Amino acid sequence: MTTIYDIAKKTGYSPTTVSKAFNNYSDVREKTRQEILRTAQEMGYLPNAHARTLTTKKSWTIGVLFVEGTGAGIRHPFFSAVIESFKQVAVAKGYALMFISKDVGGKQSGYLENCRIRGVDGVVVFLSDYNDPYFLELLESDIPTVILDYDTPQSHTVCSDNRAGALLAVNYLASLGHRRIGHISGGGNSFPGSERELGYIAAMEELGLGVPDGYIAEGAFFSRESGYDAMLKLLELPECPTAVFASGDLLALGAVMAAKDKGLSVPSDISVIGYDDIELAAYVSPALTTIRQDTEMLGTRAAEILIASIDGKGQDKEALMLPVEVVVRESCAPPGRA
Amino acid sequence: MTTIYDIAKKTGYSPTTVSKAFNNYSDVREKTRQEILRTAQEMGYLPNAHARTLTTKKSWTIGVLFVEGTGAGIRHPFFSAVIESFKQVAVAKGYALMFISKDVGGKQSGYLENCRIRGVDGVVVFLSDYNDPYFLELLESDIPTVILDYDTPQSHTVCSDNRAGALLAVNYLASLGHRRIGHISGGGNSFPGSERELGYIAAMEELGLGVPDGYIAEGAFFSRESGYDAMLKLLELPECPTAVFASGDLLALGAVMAAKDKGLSVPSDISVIGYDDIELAAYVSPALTTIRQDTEMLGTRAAEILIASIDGKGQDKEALMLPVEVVVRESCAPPGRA
DNA sequence: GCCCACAATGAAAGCCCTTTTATATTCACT
DNA sequence: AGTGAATATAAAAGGGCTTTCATTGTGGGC
Repeated sequence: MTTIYDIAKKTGYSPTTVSKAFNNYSDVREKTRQEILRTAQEMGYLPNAHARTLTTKKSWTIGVLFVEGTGAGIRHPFFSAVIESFKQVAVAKGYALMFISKDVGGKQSGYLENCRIRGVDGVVVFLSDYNDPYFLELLESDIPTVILDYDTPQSHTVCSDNRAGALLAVNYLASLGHRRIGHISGGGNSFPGSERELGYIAAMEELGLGVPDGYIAEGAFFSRESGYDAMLKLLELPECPTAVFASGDLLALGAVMAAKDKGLSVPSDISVIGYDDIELAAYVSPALTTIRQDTEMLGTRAAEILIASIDGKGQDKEALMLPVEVVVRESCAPPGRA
Repeated sequence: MTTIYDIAKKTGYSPTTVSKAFNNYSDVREKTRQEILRTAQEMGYLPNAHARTLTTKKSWTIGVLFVEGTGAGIRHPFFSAVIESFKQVAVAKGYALMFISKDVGGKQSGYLENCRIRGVDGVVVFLSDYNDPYFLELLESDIPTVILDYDTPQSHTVCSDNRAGALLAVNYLASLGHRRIGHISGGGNSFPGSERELGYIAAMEELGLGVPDGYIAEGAFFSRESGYDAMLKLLELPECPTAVFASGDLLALGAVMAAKDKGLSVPSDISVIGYDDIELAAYVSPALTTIRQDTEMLGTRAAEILIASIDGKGQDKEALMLPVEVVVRESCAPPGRA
């Protein structure tokens, strides 16, 4: 392994000058720099990131904190898409991505501890449970963070506009002529889930439709199974909806299945709109009309915000909200003549 | 930031003893160790991974090399599932995962260079193009690697048994009564793709069916579009197949679509079997019969092999091949009476 | 000819930790 | 009391890099 000392010895300059040559200090002569750089090249020199980090206190590493309650882990489609675009920006700016876990060296310890030990410069957070005490510990710390799909003044946040998305969905259904619009919520305490539910309620009020009893059916964990069950409940209502806005695509898929099993056809008997535009959505039959989030932009902007924060620019916590759009496919139609 | 020196000062012991206390050296008295550990706790001491790495030359970091030709990046469903189980094993053994890219500090440099600079202990590799000169450079190096879905004596490898999978697929179709079985290949130069094709040919020979002219249709990049086109070609054959084994699920989905567009029904007119069992497979209609790889085992075993290699255990390159299974759903049936 | 500013280089200390080697202490046993 | 092990602790030398501060040399201005 070649070090700056080896280069110093070979060129006759001091280690100091070699180091400065690499770091573009203005006080090393251009001719000297060239000579050092050439020698380094010849000797196959590569800097040692750990040594550099030790002195500079900057690791050029961003931690990725991702935990999904259901245990699906990294497979979550939304996460994958966002982190990929995040990565591209980060890499372009010189950062590497490292997964942060609760354990380090095989023993439980917590995210913050792990971040400190590894010396990450910042963390991008993706959680389903934002009440996790280990996460809160990180949030309280001075480590720069950007959180996706959540809202808190304690950190930079990036999320898509869930309320607006719900509004869009309901208004789209209304524009097709629906008046009896039900909602399948994501269940529990997820931030996007409750925002979408709030958006649904607001939209219904705005349209003067109100929210009839039982029109909000709870689905758990955004799963297909719970969507199925929720739809069944909606269909049992005396005045059952002619259209349903599901808080997630998997929920919607479950709902479509339930409708089919009840002998109803989608969309001619009942319309279903989902949320997220997962890859599946385009392939199922009927292809799912849904709300699309701009996952690429989400990742890109999150990276930019986090890196700016690491660089110490902008003291205020930024709360970015990105617009969403309706993707019209086949699962919605005007209400039947029933 | 507390260091071992701070602890040394507070307890009155030397930094040496403090370090030894943490590293379970046998030559520090139990009582002393306890005192040091307690003080460390009180002072909120956390070790500095970079300093440790600098002296020990071990970073407890595993590089993740993942590039997909199509630009889908991390979204590839197969990758996500495998890496998640890989990560669990790695974390349990004390390693963190870090993405390796060609660029470092914003400038192009190559994977090997990046690995050296970051000092990763080993690398898990996932590529679509194994001819990438930057990858080859890494392969030639002395850094321990484990490669997924590929076969080379230069590295440990883990893949599922693609030939056996193809055999399984063809035999399953044959068991339903099919004799005219076509194949849609993955196209080009992917390792799993050509293995599956070889497996298909072997299976057909073994069954005494041979491979009629035009029965292998090339689909590019395992994409749905190319599967569609390939199916069209198969259907134009004078003696067209009654069943098709597609080298990937997306190809199969495209094939099903093409059949439908040609007025054929799947599976009553023509059967289609896919490969991979992507999440989609269960949701489309008809639900896709396919070959499933044990992605969890793939990741787990890859991690175990890589870590053993890092630990210097076992000199020989291991080439692990995992069994696959048929997942029967709805897209295959006995041939029609035609 | 002298002083000053400036350009170019280097010495040395420091970042935090591990490990080898040396020293000090204890104890068992003659 | 004296020797030889153990046992317990510490000193010191790295590991590779950055950065502050000092040093040397050069030319311009008076």
